[in-house]
Amino acid sequence: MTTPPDAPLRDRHRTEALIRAAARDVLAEGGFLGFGVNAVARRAGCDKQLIYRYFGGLEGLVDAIGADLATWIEDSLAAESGPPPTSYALLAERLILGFLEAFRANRLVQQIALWELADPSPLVARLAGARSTALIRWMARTRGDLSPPAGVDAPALNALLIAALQQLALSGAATGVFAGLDLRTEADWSRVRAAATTMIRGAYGEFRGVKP
Amino acid sequence: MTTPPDAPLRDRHRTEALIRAAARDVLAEGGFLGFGVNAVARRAGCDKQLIYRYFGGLEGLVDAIGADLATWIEDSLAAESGPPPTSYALLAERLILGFLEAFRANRLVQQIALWELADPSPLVARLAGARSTALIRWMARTRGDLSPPAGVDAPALNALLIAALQQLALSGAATGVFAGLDLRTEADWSRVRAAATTMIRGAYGEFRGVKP
DNA sequence: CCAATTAGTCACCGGCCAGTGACATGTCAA
DNA sequence: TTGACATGTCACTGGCCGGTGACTAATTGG
Repeated sequence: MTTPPDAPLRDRHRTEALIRAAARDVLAEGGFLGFGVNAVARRAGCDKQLIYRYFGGLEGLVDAIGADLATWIEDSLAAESGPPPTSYALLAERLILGFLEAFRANRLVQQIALWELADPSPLVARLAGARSTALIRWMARTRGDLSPPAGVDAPALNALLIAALQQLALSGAATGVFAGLDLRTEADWSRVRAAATTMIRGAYGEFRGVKP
Repeated sequence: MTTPPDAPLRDRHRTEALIRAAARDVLAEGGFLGFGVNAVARRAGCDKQLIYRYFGGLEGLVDAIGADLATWIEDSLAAESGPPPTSYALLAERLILGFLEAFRANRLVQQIALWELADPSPLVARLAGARSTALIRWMARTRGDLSPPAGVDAPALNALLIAALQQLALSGAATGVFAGLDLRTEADWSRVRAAATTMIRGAYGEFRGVKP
């Protein structure tokens, strides 16, 4: 035999890709706790020195994840189709429920959001920025020339709904429970979707003024 | 002089109280990252050995915080008064906006919620349980004999709103920004409150069915 | 064939952490 | 007074971390 099965690769491109993939996996599976040079190197099966040589340390590695993230999200959400919505309420409904599914399915993005909440350092701020812009670009792409009804604060309403679903997804992944809902069951997720739909239609279906 | 100003107390009750207060402060100010035996002992100005002797280590200390937390929240929210609400919509409005103010003002509870999200270990699960039951008890206390309109899933709607406000409070404290909202300004918080009010009235003001 | 460069590994440093055993000192009762 | 106990402090271990210098080994260009 000429090459033992676990011989070093001696291929910088492949090794860099291995390290990036390992970093993504460690972060997605173990969270930002437990994310570090040692853990990534162990996962990638190489020496941590390579992380310093090829990425300049944790900082560069995190930036590399951020760079990958944009394309990753684009690909993951590309297959969004169907008949174009005919009203702003339907558009918001599709976007917000689509966000829920995408966010629930992507453990890595969840961990980045969590990291951002728990440790708002400039390092993770850039990573979170990549996540944010990727999602915003995706939402903007599905938008036609529909505009929200006059008199309602659509950005605030949408932010509220996105915040709610993000929080529920994070709680569901962490403890499975939030305010009496059992987010380990798909039944309660259906209740969540129905409640979100109720609110979207209630807010955008017609004008509802708020009297102080 | 007979007693130097920083002499040891030799008073177990006071020392325990000092340690508990230090633990609360460290957790509230520094987050669960940086929370540990060494940090608490430094903050309390005593040796960490006392934490092991009096509380049995981090676990017992966390339990002590949880025990304090219930009474702390009860006191902090006791002064909730005003005319009794005349409809479920108004009741929900008061409870949910009251939750927002209470949660925004209490850094310790925020950090516990965050800890629960990022590190769902059995230890912090008990602490989070104390937080959860305290808040639920508070919400139940303000309730009269009002019941939600028929045909709406009030628990899901309320959970959605609480989740939204909790997420916004956490994001506001961490980065100050969420989905285009600048949560460092009270102006945008007013928009958030208005949006929540819009949704509450839209959902509870009259029946709105969700057609599949 | 040989030297320079590149890919990869190893051993080590200092720092912070949780946890523990031994010690000093104050208090109180017999 | 003296001995037992409670209070508090110190010094240490072992482990994991991020980070770095020195090393080996394969490839490549001349």
